[in-house]
Amino acid sequence: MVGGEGKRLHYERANLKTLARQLGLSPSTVSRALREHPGIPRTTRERVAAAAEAAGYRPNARARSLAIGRAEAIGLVFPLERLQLPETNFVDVLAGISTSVTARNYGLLLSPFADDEAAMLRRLASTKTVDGVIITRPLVDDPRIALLNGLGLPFVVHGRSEVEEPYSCVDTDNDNSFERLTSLLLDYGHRRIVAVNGLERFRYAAARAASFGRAFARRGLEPLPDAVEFVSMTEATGYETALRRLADAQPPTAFLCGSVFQARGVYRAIRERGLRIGEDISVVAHDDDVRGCNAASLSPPLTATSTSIREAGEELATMLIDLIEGRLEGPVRRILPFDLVMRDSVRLAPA
Amino acid sequence: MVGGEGKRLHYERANLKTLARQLGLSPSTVSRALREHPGIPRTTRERVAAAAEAAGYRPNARARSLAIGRAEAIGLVFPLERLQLPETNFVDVLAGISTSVTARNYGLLLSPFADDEAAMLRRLASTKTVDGVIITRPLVDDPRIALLNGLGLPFVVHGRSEVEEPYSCVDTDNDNSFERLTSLLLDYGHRRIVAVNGLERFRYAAARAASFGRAFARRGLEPLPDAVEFVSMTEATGYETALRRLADAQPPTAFLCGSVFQARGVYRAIRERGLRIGEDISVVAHDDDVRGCNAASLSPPLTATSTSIREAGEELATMLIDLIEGRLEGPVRRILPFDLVMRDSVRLAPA
DNA sequence: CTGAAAGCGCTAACAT
DNA sequence: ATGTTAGCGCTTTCAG
Repeated sequence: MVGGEGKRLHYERANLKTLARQLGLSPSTVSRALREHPGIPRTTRERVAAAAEAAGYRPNARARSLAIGRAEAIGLVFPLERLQLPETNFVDVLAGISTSVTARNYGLLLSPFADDEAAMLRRLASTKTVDGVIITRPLVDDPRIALLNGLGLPFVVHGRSEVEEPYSCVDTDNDNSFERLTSLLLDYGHRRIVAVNGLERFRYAAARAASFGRAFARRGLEPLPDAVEFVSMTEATGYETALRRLADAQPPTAFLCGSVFQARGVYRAIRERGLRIGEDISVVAHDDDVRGCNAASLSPPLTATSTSIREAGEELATMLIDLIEGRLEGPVRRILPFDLVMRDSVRLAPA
Repeated sequence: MVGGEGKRLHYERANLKTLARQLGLSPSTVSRALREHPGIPRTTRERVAAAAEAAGYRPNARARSLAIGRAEAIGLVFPLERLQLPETNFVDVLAGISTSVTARNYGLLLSPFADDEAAMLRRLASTKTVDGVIITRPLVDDPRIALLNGLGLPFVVHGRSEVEEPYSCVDTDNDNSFERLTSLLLDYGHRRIVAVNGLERFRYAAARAASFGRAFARRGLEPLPDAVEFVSMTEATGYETALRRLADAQPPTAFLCGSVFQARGVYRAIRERGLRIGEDISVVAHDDDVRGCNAASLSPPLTATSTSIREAGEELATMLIDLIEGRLEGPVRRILPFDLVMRDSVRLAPA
């Protein structure tokens, strides 16, 4: 089972010392040649490169990390459940992060936690397994930011928080997108609008609720007293919420949804009540362009503000690595713009 | 922005040397106490533990790795696209792997590759960033297995291959599940059965095609000459395939699908042709119990063999870590059993 | 039971 | 242009 002629044996592992010996050079020269340091003549550099190639040599990452004081890896910290939910934009963010990390030749350490996120962050900081971390879904008042600043572990937040602490982040332009969507519905004459929003403790949901109110206020209008529903980002809650609100004495003429997941549920509820989307009830949403669940694929196609959550992921990793390598001076924040794409789910409000 | 009274400064980073100095002990004693080596009295062990706790000390993982020669991390190697596809069981496998890795206190390095998987494997082996890797979707004749054996990098395969090389793996019992499903349809009198299978180059699809034929052969029956369709695992191909086959001169009376994704498409095609699932055309499938897409959630509920792909993920990581730590002697293979769950998508064939 | 010392494989400051 | 040396922070013989 083991052995046999096909087996290549490694009598001498390719490391810097052996490689240097083969070349009749010192380890440091070889190291410098490989890293293309200035002051190494082309000839030796090429000779070294060829030998390394032939030997299949790559510097041992653990030794290199220890020597340079960096791991050349970043961590993504998240609750394990996010990988288990069918409806989440997490995987799309992850895809974006992966892309950038690969392009920059860094490692990506997945760091899921069962319940104690702070413990995970402390652990990553003290073990120095990674040079920095990405954290997600910030709360209005998020304690992780102060913690990470205190730990001295570089980090980037996907989203924003209202804390005083400095931090770098990448976020969608939530504030303006909800205001824009609300304005659109107001332009179309809608007044009884229900906003199916995310959970209030998350900053993005709080910001969206504020923008929603602002759009009304700008025109001297008042939203319904219970216009904003703070619920989770799923089809099921979109459905339940819409069904409940459609039974109101004065049912809404339009829904504004925080995600396409919710919008799907809202669509289903409207249909089930025998109403037509667009014709009878207008629907708009913010669209993260999640794989397999975007506004264009609904029927009728859903009018929505859209951003690519994948790009947010790419940007997060790029920013963090730039911060780590000192190419960027923190804190820096990047707010990704959105497009408002008109489709068929909005009509003028009934007179 | 920097500075201010809230800022905790680390005048002396907590490392083994400083911790030892504080305790009036040598680094080696502290190290041993922390690792609970025998021959350290309880009293000092507790004293050390308390001091470490207070200082928030954790051994630097890079230094420890270098010293012990292991990274205490594993890698998951996969094509980047798998994170971008809306229909994939990959995320569920990942969730399972994450669970085990976290439980075992290992790190999980995500190692997506753009096109050259062999290069990625070589790189992981030579840089020694991880102690072992998980590879997925093995081909009938998969070159990665010989490569990894040659590189001496421990690995576990999700699935099997037909190569002679030794390797450890975790797999669903594909062979028997397809045979069981085929037998079920034959019991119900179906003879014109179309198998909507995966792509032929993957071993699981080849094995399933063989099992399908075996079920017929066992009864002295012959499948349709073009009974097996080797197509990708998506709703769209399930739909196209079924639509095409339903237009045959002698259309099938039953479909056997490789995944619930495909089954969904088959359902849609049958409906579109004005036929009833179950009543007019029977459908069965293998169900990996992917988040948001399982057999029970279709309507009518789909009769299927089922296994938890998440459990496969857990098993993969556990096995790899056991192999790395020498708790397990490779090669070892674990074939996960399945349940055949009868639901409403199968009826007796028309006489 | 504890300490001193060597070494994991690399990089970088300091020679020359 | 290259070599020598020290050191990253830990574990682990080997001594005592």
